[in-house]
Amino acid sequence: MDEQQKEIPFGDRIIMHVDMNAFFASVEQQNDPRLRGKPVAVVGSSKRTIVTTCSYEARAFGVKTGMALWEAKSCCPNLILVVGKNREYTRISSLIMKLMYDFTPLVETFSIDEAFLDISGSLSLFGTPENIASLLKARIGDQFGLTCSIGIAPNKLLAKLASDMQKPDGLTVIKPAEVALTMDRTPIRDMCGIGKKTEKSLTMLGIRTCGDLGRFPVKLLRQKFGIVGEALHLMGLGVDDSPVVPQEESDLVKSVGHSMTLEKDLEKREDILRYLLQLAEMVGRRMRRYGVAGKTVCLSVRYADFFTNFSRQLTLPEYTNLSAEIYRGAVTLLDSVELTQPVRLLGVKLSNLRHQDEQLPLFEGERKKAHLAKAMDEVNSRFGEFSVTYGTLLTVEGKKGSFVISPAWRPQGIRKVDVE
DNA sequence: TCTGGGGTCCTAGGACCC
DNA sequence: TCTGGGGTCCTAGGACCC
Repeated sequence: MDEQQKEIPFGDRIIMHVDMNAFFASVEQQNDPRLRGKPVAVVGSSKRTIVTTCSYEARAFGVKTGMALWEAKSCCPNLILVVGKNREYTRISSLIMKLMYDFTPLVETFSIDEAFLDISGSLSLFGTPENIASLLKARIGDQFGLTCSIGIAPNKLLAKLASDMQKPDGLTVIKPAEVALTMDRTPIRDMCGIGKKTEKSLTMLGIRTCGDLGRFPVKLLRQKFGIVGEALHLMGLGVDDSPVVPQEESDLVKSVGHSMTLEKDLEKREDILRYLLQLAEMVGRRMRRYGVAGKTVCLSVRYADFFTNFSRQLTLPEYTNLSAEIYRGAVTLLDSVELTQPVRLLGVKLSNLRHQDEQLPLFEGERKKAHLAKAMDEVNSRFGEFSVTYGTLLTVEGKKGSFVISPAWRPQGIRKVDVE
């Protein structure tokens, strides 16, 4: 009897969710022993940045992700601010993901610090799910000095819920027989996919726990939320059939974009154009690195009042990944609106993507442009961001890692770099 | 002294085609 | 006389995630 229970503690599927604890801040503490045991917040480099991640020591003071710096400082005057090192986090992240492949080929990267593993087929090699979790935790701890929280459940939805239940360094298992009780005890907001707004709407229907949600008539949910109502019903029941999709099988990325909150709110068209050019260049470079081209350019704007956001999009006649064409699209969109306030944030995005044709463009002019872009990309990837770029972007104002560009904008537009 | 940046998915209306 | 219906593409906005 005991043996049988051990062998089949779950149904067909056993899914694990791994969530690195305070990932960025923990990496910083690991790399710099002086930060260990101290309240640390990882932040961006610009003046108007926010807390990206903070250490558990900082959380004890009430510091939270998303807080403005002044707010975080007022919670915790001794808070140590560290400017995030994205490359380092990406490097560690991919090494950790690599460890996971030792236990199953079915690893889905959910974000830089989270992954789902389908370990249904791994038990004969490694024993119980709990055993796999312990092994993985031990390896991550030994090799990187980092902790994670792990959830194990019959599906992704519940595995994610479970990993959230004990932090840091937790291990939580939800077996099929425990699902109903867990749903009754779980507030709807804890479920991945139910945010602030949905919580409010559901609360007005008298729904507070996932259990309530599961018992609520689907028909009414469907009336109020459409297709989402269907999904909500299943969430309430703890049902989720979605598979763990490994990287190799995942779809082509759907959009590539960059946005930036400006150091100062801008009003002048020429100032705004300077940033648009830079954003377009950043988007174009990544597109070319991915080997994709896109057709729809989207410009987003946030006004100084912070609450007014809008976007305009434009579908081009041809696919492109050239910065100059992305820029041109963004300028067209900018000129199609009348700005009524100073601008706080600008964003440029390219969507409607497809793999780039390997074949070189047909016309001589197009070929030259493609060659130029490629040469610039090569230099940039060898010597770092913006070593070579369009004329107007050349001057970077001191600060390392900041994207502030020179006020020396030449309205003539894009001056090409001489690569010959 | 105010509140980042990278994405995904869904909706709803309009244009246009058959 | 008073007007179908399905499909696709496009645009703008919103909810949600880390």
